[in-house]
Amino acid sequence: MLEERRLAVLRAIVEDYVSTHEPVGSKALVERHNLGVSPATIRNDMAALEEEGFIAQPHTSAGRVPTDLGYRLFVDRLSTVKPLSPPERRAIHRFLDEAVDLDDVMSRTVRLLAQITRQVALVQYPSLTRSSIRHIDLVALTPSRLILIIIVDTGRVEQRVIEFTEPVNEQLLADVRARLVASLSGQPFASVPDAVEEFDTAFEPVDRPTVSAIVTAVLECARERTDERVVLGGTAHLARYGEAFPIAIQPVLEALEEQVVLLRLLGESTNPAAVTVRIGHENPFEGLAATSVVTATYGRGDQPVASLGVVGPTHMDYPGNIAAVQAVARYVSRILDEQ
Amino acid sequence: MLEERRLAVLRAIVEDYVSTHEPVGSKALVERHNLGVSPATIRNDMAALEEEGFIAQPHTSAGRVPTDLGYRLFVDRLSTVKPLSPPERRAIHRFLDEAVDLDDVMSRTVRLLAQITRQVALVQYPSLTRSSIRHIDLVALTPSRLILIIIVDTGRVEQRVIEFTEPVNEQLLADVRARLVASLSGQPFASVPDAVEEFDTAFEPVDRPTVSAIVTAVLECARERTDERVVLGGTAHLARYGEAFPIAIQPVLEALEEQVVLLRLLGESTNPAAVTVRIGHENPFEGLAATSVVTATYGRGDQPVASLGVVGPTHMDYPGNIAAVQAVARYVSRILDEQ
DNA sequence: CTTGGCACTCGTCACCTGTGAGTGCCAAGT
DNA sequence: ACTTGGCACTCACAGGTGACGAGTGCCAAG
Repeated sequence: MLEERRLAVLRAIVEDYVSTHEPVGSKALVERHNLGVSPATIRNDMAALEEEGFIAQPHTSAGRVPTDLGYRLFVDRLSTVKPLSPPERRAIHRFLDEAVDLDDVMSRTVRLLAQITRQVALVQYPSLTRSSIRHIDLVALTPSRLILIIIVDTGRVEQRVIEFTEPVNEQLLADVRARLVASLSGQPFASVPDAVEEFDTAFEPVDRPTVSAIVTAVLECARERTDERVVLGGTAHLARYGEAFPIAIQPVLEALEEQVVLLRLLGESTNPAAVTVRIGHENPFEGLAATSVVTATYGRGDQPVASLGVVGPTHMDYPGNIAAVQAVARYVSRILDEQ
Repeated sequence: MLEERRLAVLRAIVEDYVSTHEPVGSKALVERHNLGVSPATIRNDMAALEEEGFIAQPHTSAGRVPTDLGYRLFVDRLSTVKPLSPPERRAIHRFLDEAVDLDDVMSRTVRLLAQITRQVALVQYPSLTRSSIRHIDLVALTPSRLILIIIVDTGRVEQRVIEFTEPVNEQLLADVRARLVASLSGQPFASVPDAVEEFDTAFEPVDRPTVSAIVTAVLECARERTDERVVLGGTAHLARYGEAFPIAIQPVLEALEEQVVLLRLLGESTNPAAVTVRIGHENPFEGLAATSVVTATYGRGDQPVASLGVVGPTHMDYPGNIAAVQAVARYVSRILDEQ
């Protein structure tokens, strides 16, 4: 009973603060939400909540503001799902269905997510580690310069240039190509190292240096590039907070320019299906201490292949953003399934 | 003589304003640059310059600030080239030489340019219209789902998924592939439409719908995607201007999110080799009215293939940025030449 | 054409003050 | 045992004032 009202107060504080961006006081709280008690009572509850670390006051005698811990409690126990409106769902449908290829899906997704959440959106390309090779190709750009192309079942295409000091024999090239296709098509990326082991023993000793250079390139593709690509959109939303809101945007923009940061943010969505929310200081980066990150995985069938999500100020609309991220992740999964 | 001093005054104003970001007054001007005259004289010159529209005062009794027109004059006639320091040149070298493929060159270039100019950097992928096809490939993802891959002489790889309602005959696929390679390899992109005209007449009537679907995809690649890709970096520098400098960053970020805008900014570098500077309102976009854009083309040999540049506040260091953009464009050209 | 002098403008800053939102605490009420 | 009204207290903020000073335009003399 007592405990319950306190939680209601916390919820009310979070909701008010999110919508007004101003510290919320006891009186205003009673007026706006019809809690059936007086401001004085609320004040007692607030004191208790502050004691426990869920809210704080920016300065003596201002209203209260939720702390990271407060948002955490709100997200975990107090927020109710806020389903998307039918028009929003339809917009998602319509917009994503028009995509013609994977690049298009990714760029449409990021724009869509940024638009409906009005936050910065992140979308990771399907991870190679969780994919299989569909086809592999080797093309000569010049006699001594090859380009290696790997097509993955998600539709992603990887490429890498391989340079030689001497021209490469065309017949050899065709041979290597054929053997690569034979031994790698359909293989999951994870088993590439095993599949190409001893690969060069099938060739004449003179050709082995060339062959192993190619194999090395394949391995590097499989190793280095694994999750490399993330697309970003909606950064303009960061500047929306008129002049110096709790959020300084420069460190955020800096953090978002680092692929490593983006990958880490997206990579830690542990449980598939569920949405992961990282609030304020829970983020592993200094520059993102005033932001929250909402992510979800998408995939083919039950297999998660990558993540997407949004980044915004800690005082974001969690229910709305969670719903949006989840919905978009589901639609993207569906599109991948169709392929 | 008279005219000459006025220009010197304008140059001094631009230089001071760029370095301090504060309106510059007659007294300070005389102190910092050793013009051999008194403040009063300078004031007369300033009045004249203001009359002609090269400078303006933010409010009565504050110093003067250059107008867009003033910067224009400065760039066209008053600025001296500021060559990069040898360490900077070496850094460019070292950094770009490590690139392994085109994607890598592009992303390294944008990071490099952003870092040395401390501005937002833009780099356009080699334009397809100005390139030739090196190789073309057609791979079945599933029996009814093909992926078309076009490799361009600059190392750029384009892809597009083609979907059929019915499975496609493998033999036919191989046939189409061979003919595409035969008729398109080495062709400049511009001549693709001619080269594929009547392409389907060589096939059995039953196969023609399939064949023309593929041809359509090739054409679409050639048409739509022509210049599509631009990479962007260093947006964090926009936020560097501590709180509300003449520049509101939201419209700028919004503009920079539009591919159309980026392409237009980069696409209008008319004369190759030279650097193009667009100042403030000279930009064709509302949101960029407080920014200047410095661009240059890069290419293979004498053939320009695309552009790169930086975007920053109008009070940028023009000589420095021009030198940097030009140097980077040259190095990128050189790298493309080597390939 | 240049220069020193001078009156004038006006933004900035420091300081002050009143106001009001918001708090914590306490004693009385249920 | 919780709730409530009352009350004193704190403190950010807005508005007003005045000193200051940077900078200007104009003018008469050099």
